[in-house]
Amino acid sequence: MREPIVRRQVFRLSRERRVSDIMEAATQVFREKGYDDALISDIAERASVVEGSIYRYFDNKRDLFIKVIENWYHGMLSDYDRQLTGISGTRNRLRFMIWRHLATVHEDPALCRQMFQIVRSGSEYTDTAVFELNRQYTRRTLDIVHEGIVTGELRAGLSLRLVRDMIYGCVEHRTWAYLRGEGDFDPDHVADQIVDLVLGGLQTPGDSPALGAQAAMLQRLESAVERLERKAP
Amino acid sequence: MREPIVRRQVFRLSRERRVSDIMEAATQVFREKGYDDALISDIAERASVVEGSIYRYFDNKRDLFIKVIENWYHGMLSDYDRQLTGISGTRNRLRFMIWRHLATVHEDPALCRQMFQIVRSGSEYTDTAVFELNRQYTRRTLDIVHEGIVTGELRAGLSLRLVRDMIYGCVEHRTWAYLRGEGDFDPDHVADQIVDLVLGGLQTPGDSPALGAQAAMLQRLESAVERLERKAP
Amino acid sequence: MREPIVRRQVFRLSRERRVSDIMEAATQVFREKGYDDALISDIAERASVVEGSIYRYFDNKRDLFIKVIENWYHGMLSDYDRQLTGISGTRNRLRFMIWRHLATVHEDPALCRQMFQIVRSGSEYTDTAVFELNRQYTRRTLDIVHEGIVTGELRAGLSLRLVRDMIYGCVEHRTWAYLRGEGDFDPDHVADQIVDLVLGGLQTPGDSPALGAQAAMLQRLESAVERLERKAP
Amino acid sequence: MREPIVRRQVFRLSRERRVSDIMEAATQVFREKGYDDALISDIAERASVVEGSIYRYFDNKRDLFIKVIENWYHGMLSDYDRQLTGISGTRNRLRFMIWRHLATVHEDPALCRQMFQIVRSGSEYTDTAVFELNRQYTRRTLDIVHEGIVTGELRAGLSLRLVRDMIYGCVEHRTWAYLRGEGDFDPDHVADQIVDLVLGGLQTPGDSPALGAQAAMLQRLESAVERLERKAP
DNA sequence: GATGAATGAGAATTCATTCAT
DNA sequence: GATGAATGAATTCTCATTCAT
Repeated sequence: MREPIVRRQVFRLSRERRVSDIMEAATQVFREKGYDDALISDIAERASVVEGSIYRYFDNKRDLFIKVIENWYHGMLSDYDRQLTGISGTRNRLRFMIWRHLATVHEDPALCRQMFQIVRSGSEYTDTAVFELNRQYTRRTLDIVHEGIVTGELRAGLSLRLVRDMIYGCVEHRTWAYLRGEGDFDPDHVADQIVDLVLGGLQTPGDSPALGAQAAMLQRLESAVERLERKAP
Repeated sequence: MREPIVRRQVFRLSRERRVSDIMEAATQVFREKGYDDALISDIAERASVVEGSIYRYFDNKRDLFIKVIENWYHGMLSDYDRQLTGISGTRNRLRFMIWRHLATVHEDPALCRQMFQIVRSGSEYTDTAVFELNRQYTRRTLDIVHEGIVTGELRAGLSLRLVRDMIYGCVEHRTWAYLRGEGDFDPDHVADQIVDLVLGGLQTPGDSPALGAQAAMLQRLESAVERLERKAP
Repeated sequence: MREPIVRRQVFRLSRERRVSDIMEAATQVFREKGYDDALISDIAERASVVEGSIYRYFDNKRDLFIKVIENWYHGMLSDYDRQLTGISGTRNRLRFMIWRHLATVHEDPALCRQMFQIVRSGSEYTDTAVFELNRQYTRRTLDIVHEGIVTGELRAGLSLRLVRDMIYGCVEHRTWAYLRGEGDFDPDHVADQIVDLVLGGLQTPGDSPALGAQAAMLQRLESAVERLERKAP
Repeated sequence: MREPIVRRQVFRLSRERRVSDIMEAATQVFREKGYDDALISDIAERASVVEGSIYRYFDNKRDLFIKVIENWYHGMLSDYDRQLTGISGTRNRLRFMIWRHLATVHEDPALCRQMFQIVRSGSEYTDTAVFELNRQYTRRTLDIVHEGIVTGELRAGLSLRLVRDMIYGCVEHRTWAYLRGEGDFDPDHVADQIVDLVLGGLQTPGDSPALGAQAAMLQRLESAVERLERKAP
């Protein structure tokens, strides 16, 4: 049987207040240490509770982490919707999405990094909760591209998923150095670059490869076909 | 009770052989379990050595992991250079790089996944070693883009780094589901899509659709011929 | 996250009602989980009170458990006395005791099992309270055997305690499989077997009950059959 | 990465020696404290190893416990077979079995007690290992009874299982007080009593077998009538 | 009288790394 | 050079009980 012990001064707070205190402390610690190196004891101390109290409100460390991430997502998502309504034009709207994502990374790189790691790790638990939020998060981008195609501003025949992967993948890779704590970047500038690249593509604009290039290509094709014919049975 | 490890017959193998046995075992275990869950004891058992022996050849677990990754990269890099020499044309060469990357992911998703996680995690030690290899790995892509710009096939004023980030980021995102063990993808098909998107961009092409369409057709033809040649006996 | 317990409507119930609610909830939980795995919070929830309230009525978890067991015993004991008065003859009375015990086990194996464990564990506190009840519970059996010896139906020179231990020990062992949730048994059949064995012993019968006893038995049978005939439709 | 720390003096022993040291220490601690209150740290200290070393040889606390019990059983079983060969006659052999069991309890009551608790608790793990040993342990008794029936010394028509349950149940109940640390008992005396009771039964021995059969019939009749009366409306 | 937030000591388990043999 | 026994620090999670509100 557990013996009663002298206790430290007990401060009673409302459930809501305690939960938010713990979440805030946890956010900090996870941000600074990452999931594995974050200690419950550390979080407890910052939240001014004993470790056991955390378990009154959260099932376990993982649960707490997921809640922190969810909370963070919710903040972002509401922000998106609010701001997006004031922007029109496919290019503008797309740029906003990219810029917002870049700005988020810029504002809280440490937490973003943890998030990318976790969402990628894909443990079953994550799938359900955070995954769905991530889907919601990127859905807006898909919608904008879709509308762009409908209005004729964007060309048809594109895989929407691929466009999304390209945009978010590009942002993620472009910001890895910063996420790792090296260097800096300017969300505005990078957003412009990405929009330009993703809309315009790599190829020399106008119409087509230069006519000269086309001719060279034709010649190559001709000789290749010859080679193939010789090889064919 | 934990089984006593039957005292092995002591084989004296050459240092090279021992190292490669351990590396092979380690590759398997890291692939299956990931870095954290991989046990030195497990690796030792599969390599038919005792734990202590591993420390004769490798400084520590991390060092062993780095070596494994390096080894894997070297295999890929040499493959690249060998094959790339036989391919001409910016589009073709770019497509090959993308296709090769996709194919690598397709062939060994588990190891790729560990790799992405680690490269992202960015502990300083890892950074230096694996990072440099990664740089080499992607350098070829940068070179191709650069040449394309020089020949005028690709438009100038692009950030080469950003192009690279877009390509690799896109591949990585596009294949996450597969890396997580869900679904499948066709490297050939996805490579076509990515090349198309990254070269052509999202926007509806500028002026003459007809010429653009012709050019696109030519490019597709060229790619097809290239593939035929590679597959031909 | 752990669900916040919705603030209950505060009902003011009589002390008796509260206590019996808690006892009932506790009985269920102890039955299902066993002492150690039973949670005060679980009991509180089922009783629709908060944990603290339980401590207003019970000193601690152990005390609550003891009360539950006592309560259960009391129910059984009163039942015994009521029914035993209608039964005459050493064999019949003995058989009833055994049958009743078997039937109790059959009816509520889970609680019986906890009980056996606890009575056996013998922490001092438990000893006093539950032990005394157990003594009362088995005393009736001792009395019957004693009477049997007095009337000459049972042979003298027996250790009454040993007879009791044999009967209850036999029942307990015979029913362990069932208590563990494996298989089933028929109280009627097993009671017959046990009575037969404990009365007749293992040895090939030299002889038989005294003739006087047989005569008495015949008389009882005759009157019983008369009674039955009167009751028959 | 784990930092190397100054170590205490390391004594290297053979696997066998270490295992037996740990087992011995564990046996003591489990005996004194019982399973739950036994601490791994305590066992480690007595075995002069650090806690971690125990986990090199045993999967977990439960595994260690099971091994301790198994080891103990093995000692008893070999003893049985050795001694039983020198004893003839059903009564003598049966008495030996009972006496041996009583003596075992008498010699190491604390460990016996833990054992009874565990075998009764019937967690799946236990079932397989300890259960089988228990079966072997009691099998000898069943065999003796069976032989007695074959030779005509014991009456037929008995449930062997029930006989076994009666014997072991009786011993267990008879010795509970001692197991709990209260009082004492004399294995010789109690063995005599139990053999007498279980062989001779409670009933006063009669004379003529024919009459005995009649009496048994009468008793069964009486029981049947009793039941009818209870069930009658 | 009821509530339920807060307590806090504890204990099992893991495994990379070392180094006596 | 190989072996594998031994190390030991570090961390999560539990839950009966208390007591401020």
